[in-house]
Amino acid sequence: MNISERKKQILKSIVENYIETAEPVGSRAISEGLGLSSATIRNEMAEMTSLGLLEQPHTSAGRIPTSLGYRIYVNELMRSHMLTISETEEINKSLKIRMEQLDKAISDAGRLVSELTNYPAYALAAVNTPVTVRRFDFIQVDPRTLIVVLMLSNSTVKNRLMNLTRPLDEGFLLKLGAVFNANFTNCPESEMDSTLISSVERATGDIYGISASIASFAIRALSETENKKAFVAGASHILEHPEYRDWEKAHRLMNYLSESENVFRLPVPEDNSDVKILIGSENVAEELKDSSVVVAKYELGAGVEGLLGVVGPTRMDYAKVAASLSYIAKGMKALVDGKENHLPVLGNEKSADE
Amino acid sequence: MNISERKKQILKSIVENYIETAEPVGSRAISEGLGLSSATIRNEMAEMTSLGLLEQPHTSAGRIPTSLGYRIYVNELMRSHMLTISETEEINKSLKIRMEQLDKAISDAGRLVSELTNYPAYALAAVNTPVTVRRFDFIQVDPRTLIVVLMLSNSTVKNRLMNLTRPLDEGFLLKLGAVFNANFTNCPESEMDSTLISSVERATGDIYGISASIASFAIRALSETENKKAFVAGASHILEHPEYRDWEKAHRLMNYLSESENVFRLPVPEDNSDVKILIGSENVAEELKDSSVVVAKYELGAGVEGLLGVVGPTRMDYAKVAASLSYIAKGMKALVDGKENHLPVLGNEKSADE
DNA sequence: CTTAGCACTCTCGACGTAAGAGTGCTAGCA
DNA sequence: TGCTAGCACTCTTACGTCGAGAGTGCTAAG
Repeated sequence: MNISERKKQILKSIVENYIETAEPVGSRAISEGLGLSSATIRNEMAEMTSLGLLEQPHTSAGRIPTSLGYRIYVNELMRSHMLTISETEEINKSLKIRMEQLDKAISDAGRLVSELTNYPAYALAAVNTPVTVRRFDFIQVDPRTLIVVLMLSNSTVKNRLMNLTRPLDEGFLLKLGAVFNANFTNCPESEMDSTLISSVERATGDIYGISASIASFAIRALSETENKKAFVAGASHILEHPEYRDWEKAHRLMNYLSESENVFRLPVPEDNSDVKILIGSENVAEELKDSSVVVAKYELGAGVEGLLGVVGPTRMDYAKVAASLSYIAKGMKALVDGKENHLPVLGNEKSADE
Repeated sequence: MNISERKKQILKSIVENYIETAEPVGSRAISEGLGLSSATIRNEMAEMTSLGLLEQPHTSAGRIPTSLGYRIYVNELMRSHMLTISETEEINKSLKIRMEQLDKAISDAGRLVSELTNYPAYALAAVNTPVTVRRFDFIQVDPRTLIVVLMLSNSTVKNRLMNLTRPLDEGFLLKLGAVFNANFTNCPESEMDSTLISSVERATGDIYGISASIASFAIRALSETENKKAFVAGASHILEHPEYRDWEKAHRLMNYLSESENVFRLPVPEDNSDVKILIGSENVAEELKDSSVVVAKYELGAGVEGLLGVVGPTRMDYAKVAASLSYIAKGMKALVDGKENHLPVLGNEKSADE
């Protein structure tokens, strides 16, 4: 979109004023800041309205940005936000999560984002390489109790306690280990079918009826690991924003976010970009047409990558939200690399301002 | 509270009518149902208002029950609700959860309750016996990688992958196992202090610097297991109820529920009772003074017990909510006992009606 | 003790009005 | 030609009035 520099400055003032006050902004409100008379600004506003960058709730109200208006602001005018020292300190402190429990780490990251931005946040993780069992181990606790330990190809370990109906013979345990390690390791979930299982059952001469349980445990462990996980935090924050004071709007959005299938369908940043921003009508889901989504990608090594996002009104503090998300997403990566004391510091590298 | 049988019937009609319509109920509305003229009912209503069982939003409106009015309804008048066949089937189906992951089972139960009742639900679990490590095992994956497997006294198993800076000597692993099993088993978290750890470090002659990691892993595993867990599901349901159409009320309650410390402080049923109901002002927390809480206790064996509760407006369908909670709480117990096809069927055992 | 009747009170929605905000347009000025 | 002061116009919002409707409390009669 090619518009004059002056129009851009006016648009910028309108967007920032509107983000702050949540009220349609009139020509007078920004005339001083720009050193132009309100009449001049009115003329420009009228043109921008017909260009589709601004709209009026009604004839005698000020202007508010359209999705397109926000889009231009985000692409060309937004000055990248600088997190305060105390904010980065808070993030750094919170990020020192115990990473053993992947789920918890991810949901905590979501919570952190939500608290920081005061918008509902979501976090999701997916494993993008097929996972296999790398190794089976069996620990005999007592004659009728067995612990099955699986080491998976992504370096996670799963275990399960199993009870037997009759005392276990030691030789059987060795055979069980040999057969499972020979047949099931490096075998993706999809190939673990019933014929494989029954052939293993024969090979071990299983009189305890336990091979099938072990196999199904392995299958479940793999599918659990490969399954996507979604967490939503701070959904109630949307009630703080005037655009959701209407309970039906709030309810619709909260309902949408409480279904994890919907969360999985939220947008994904392009590979080359840091943060993706979808504004209002740019969203495909009907329920999000008057909300915006800001999302960042993070990696956790071991083939795990995921998204960290924020949902809020189109009148969102995009600069701050994008900065926070980007910082936290990078921080998660750094955490895994063990450099938790060297978190990146976001600067003005993306400034489009003078 | 000693009031005439007729007053009770009137109170019952008022409560049930109000639960259904959410509008103050006038004398005319219930006169036919009881075979009394509206004037008579008005007289009774006036007395019950001065007794504190009813109140009027304003002079010319109908009556609504006070907390005390609901209390009498719940204690003496409520007819225990019969779940429909399809409801019990839905519950039974949903309850066949994979119980391996305690957390998931509990949060799923909360979700189920919320879906069934259309109120926000919470689920929490606590281990009420001290947990210890019953057994340490070490699996060597490769010279520099080790899996530590802990079997805890409550029959859960925890594991952790550890990387070493130098290749592992086999004899060391055996010694490690011997020392840990001798010193740390049956030892509650509180006694695993630094002096014990350093004495173990000496005993193993640990040149890998790994004893401390194992010990701290064990400590964390115990504290994680003993820690209470809280889940809240379906918080957005409150927006469906007219008493929370005011966004500030809704926000206050949702905020309250999003803090897990608050959830832990919610009421606990007495030992002899099935379900505990706290109505409006009976709640201690300021944020719940105009809401009600219904809570049931469940047990999961292995010393795990927890609460399953519902939060909603005082105008709540107590009968149905109590029935659902009680059914599900019993169902969870039955599940663990392996009787998943013999879930209890709730009847009218608590009817106080004719 | 119950109930029909009635006057009274209070809420709620409709309506009209005035104030205020912001616009678009016109005309004058650099 | 571009900027701006001024003004008439439009639309929202708040406010007050008014009448309808709902429900009550009281009284008096059965």
